[in-house]
Amino acid sequence: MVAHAAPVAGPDDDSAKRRQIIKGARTVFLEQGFDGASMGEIARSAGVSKGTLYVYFADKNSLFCEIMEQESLAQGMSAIEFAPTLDVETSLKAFGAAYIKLLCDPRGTSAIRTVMAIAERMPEVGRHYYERVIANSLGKFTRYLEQQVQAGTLQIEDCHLAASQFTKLCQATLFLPFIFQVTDAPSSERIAEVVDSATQMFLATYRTRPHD
Amino acid sequence: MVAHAAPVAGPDDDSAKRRQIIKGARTVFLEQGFDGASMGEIARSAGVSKGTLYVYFADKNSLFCEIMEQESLAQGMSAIEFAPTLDVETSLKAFGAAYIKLLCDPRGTSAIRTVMAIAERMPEVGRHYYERVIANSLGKFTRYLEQQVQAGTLQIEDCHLAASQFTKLCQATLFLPFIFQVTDAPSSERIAEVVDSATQMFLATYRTRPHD
Amino acid sequence: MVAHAAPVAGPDDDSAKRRQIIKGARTVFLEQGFDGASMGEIARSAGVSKGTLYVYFADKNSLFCEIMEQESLAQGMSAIEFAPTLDVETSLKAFGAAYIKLLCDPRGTSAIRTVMAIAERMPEVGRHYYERVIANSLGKFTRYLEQQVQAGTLQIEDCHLAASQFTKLCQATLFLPFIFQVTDAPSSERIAEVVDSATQMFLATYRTRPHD
Amino acid sequence: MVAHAAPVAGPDDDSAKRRQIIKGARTVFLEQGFDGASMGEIARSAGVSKGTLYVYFADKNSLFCEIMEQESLAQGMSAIEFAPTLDVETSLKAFGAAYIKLLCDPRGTSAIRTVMAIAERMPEVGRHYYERVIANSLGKFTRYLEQQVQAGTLQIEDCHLAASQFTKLCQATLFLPFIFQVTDAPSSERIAEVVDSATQMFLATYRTRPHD
DNA sequence: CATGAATGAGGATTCATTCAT
DNA sequence: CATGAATGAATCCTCATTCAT
Repeated sequence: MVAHAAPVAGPDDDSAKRRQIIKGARTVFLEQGFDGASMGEIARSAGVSKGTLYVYFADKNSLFCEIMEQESLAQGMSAIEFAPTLDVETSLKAFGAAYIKLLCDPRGTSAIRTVMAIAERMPEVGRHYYERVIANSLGKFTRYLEQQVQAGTLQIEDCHLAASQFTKLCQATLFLPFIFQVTDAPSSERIAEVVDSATQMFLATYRTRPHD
Repeated sequence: MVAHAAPVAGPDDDSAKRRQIIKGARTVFLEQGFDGASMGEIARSAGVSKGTLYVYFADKNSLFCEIMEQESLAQGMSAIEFAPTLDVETSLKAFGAAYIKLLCDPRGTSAIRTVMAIAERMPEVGRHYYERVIANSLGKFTRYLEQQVQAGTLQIEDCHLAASQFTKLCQATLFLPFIFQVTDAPSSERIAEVVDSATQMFLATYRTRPHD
Repeated sequence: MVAHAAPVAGPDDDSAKRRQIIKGARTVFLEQGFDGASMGEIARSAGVSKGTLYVYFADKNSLFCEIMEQESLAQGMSAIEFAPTLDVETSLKAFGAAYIKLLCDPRGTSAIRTVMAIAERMPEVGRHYYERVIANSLGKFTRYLEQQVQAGTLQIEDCHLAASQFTKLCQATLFLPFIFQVTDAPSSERIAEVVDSATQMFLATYRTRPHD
Repeated sequence: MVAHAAPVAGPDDDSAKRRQIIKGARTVFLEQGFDGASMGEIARSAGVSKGTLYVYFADKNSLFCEIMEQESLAQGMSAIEFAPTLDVETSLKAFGAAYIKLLCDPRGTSAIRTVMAIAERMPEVGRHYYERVIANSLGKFTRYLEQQVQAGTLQIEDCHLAASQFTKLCQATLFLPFIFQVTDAPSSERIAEVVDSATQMFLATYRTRPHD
């Protein structure tokens, strides 16, 4: 039944057709949301027939989940690294800027919006996304803060809270206007300003005081 | 649209029927999202016939937009008042807690999710919501901060940024897990903790120092 | 909500539209079978839109079951009466002829076929039909035989079996060729011949012998 | 249809592949009916690819017809033999029991239901089945009766009718409840009872009387 | 103005069939 | 010849919208 170590052309997890479908579906889903996207339009966008969609994915839900999974990986979030040799302030600023750049990337934002939208009806999708993307990057940052606490650079009781606070501070005036389509993605300069302010606030609270 | 100069309560902007429809539609839209809500269910929820819906609203979109408009008013956000006589710390804590309570209101998934969901396909709805609800409450808070700056209690360069920072700090670990369905709405205790921490951070940065 | 003792026009159990749909559906279902019939064709045959079908019936299944219910009543089976004053032989012949006429009516036969076809996948439909049509008419005949036994005219141990045997004998060479589309419905003469033979066989076995 | 005078076993009427397909298709068709069976499932059941199905059969209809043709042969009906040396009563009972067993075979809903189901839409299938299976086995039985008439054992005018009557009598209370899914397949004991009764009736009518 | 029956376009999904390999 | 990926027509069903009453 198995043909001479087949050259992988069928509905495998990584065939070209499958990738092609995912690409098309990604476009449509992120543009129109789950309900707004029709399988017909996805098929057209992917350049395959409607039937082919169902050769590779059981149904619309499965296809959507797959996209969102990939999205979470695609999100460079987890790629943000902390150089332990740099001083804290520089590290924070670098992280903050990178973080906001990712968050306000018009490509990724659609995903956030789409996931938020569907989270009520498909809670697993919401949870998955949160855990893979948000909790993951937050965890990395939390561990960095813990190292700094151990090193005596920072004085923090709840590092998870502190990490969360910093990322929130960096969003400040940037994220909501962007996600609600009021403004375009913020410029690097604007990001730098807000992140600087966030860093100051953060350090004003958590930097170890000389004789505290 | 109004026929024969009808003397009775017609499809005016404020007839009882209209309010009744809006109430029913609000429930359904916030519970199910835009696509999940059907005009039939809205009619049932409002206790009117499907046809009547179209007497008062041109189509589903219009009805939805109207709800979202009203949402800005309905949202108690703008109702949050700042008592100028209270000390800053108490005011901040009260505002922060009220703000998070509204944001993480478990009833109807909170309007914010519904709006975010549709913002891609109906950008004006997103914009409107941002401006009416978010910008509005933020503006109020900003003006309060400006008053405090003038009063010498706080030392802030960019009050809009500071206002934004505070609201973000209050969200910290609370909002995202909630909106992504990872946790239930936060308890009052948890809110108090996070808001306390936010207030400390805020004041550590912006409180006027004795000899600064 | 109730309008002045409404003149019954809506999706009631007996509106004209509903009857219209049933009529159209009946035609298509009996002609094409359950799977062969499409809701589109039923709508066309009934002269209504596809959507209207779903105003009156939850789904294809419900519509089909309704038809089959009606079919069982439509079947005059239960209308066959036994005149207790007539002699047994005449009664048997009359009943037998009427029974075969009904069984080999091109209109009713489609129903039998359609029900048999679907009985595997929708056993309730099969059961219902059997009980309403077959068991019902058989029961009536069984009771007639029991009366004759009590009257001393017939000598039967198992009247239900005997009743069944007689109806089967009447079918003899008539029913199967007809239901398998090999021949048209049998003529009255042919029916009379077969029913006569059946009656003779039946009486040869079950008629009370003078000194038995 | 045959390419390049293929030397190997091609789509002949009797290649192993062909038989394999028919076996798989038979299972699925008899289990699910014509419309319920999908070519995909048939391919799976036969252990071949969907494409191969079309190498051996023009389309679903052809495959189905072929199965039904074969069914006539597969059906052991024609295998029922009459031992001329046995006495009539024993022969009738043996034949009757075998006949009912075939008719009420619980495996695969019995072919008869499947054929009846499709007879409206595919009359030739119905006709074929009747002629090959029913008429055939009935013909054999008819000829047996004719032999007995010639031998003086039985006294029958219309042997075809008599044959038909006997098979019908044997069905009595057994067949319809089974085919309409009201009861399971009858037990051997129940079959024996009904067949005994049928035999008695048959002989009461057709056995040669000493001085008639 | 209020109704709700009727509509028909559109959605997700299935499946017989084809065809390049 | 055998395969199974690809197709697209067809299916059931939903729902926003209209309109006669």
